Amino acid sequence: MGRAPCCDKAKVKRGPWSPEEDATLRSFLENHGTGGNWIALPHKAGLNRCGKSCRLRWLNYLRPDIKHGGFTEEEDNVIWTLYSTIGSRWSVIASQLPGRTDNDVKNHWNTKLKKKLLMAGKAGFNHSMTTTNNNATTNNNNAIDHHLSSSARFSGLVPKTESFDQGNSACFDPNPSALPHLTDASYDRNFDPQEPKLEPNSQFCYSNPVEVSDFSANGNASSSMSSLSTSSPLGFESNFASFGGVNGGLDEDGILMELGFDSYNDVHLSGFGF
DNA sequence: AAGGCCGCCAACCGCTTTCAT
DNA sequence: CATGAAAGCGGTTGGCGGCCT
Repeated sequence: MGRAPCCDKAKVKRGPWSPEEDATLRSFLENHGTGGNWIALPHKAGLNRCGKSCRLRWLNYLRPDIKHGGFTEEEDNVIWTLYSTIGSRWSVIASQLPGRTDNDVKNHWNTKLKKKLLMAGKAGFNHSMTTTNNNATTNNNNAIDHHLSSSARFSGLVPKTESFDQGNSACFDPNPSALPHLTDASYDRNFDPQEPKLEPNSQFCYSNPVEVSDFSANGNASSSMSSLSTSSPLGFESNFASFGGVNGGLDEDGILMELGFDSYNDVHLSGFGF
């Protein structure tokens, strides 16, 4: 049995917001705040809307710090890098982009970035990282390949030559020509969306590597060692990298199939170069 | 000019998580 | 600790506008 609806849909207005409704909601929130209860807010504000609808309208459109307009290339790169690492956790990704909402980011990904990825795939970029990645100048390409998290492989993140799999940290240099360097996003369940922000020219590093499952062609975890940490700042909550579909991450039956790859093993990507 | 198609994005839906009692 | 309500979140839908034929 499903839960009761938050409001009587037959009695509340739905669909696009009018300028008058926007003004009413904005005025009420600026003067009174939410009062800690979105459900009761429309009644107090004199709006014939569902509380959830009011909340969404405020968060996604009316909030004064919302940034409207197109995404910059730098923002694209941040989205891409984080998506490839943590999957479709739009609120987390959005928290790293001041003025952007999760809905914005999600829409932008679905309408623009995913297509770029698709185009890149069709342009024939399924080159093995071991042959195309100039930064991975190691003598043991197979080991590097094996140790790279699937998400890192897919994303075009490339191992920083000397630091990868050495000591207790794993650092990735995003494609230097396209991707920004990311700082510790300090994400965990209590992640403060306001702090910290990604900074240019900082690095995206994991520390204290523990076992993170890799994914084989049949989708099973192969339990190979990875240098990604479950306590990674980006929140690998179970011993799985996001690629395997955990928390809505990329999965081989999803976007990879869209790209025309038969199995995950076919995918050794690098250098999207948005 | 008109109809169809497609992309974009605001809004909705419903599930999960968090919090108060 | 259990329960219910509210908030948070991500997937999906539908309408609008622009482009193409």
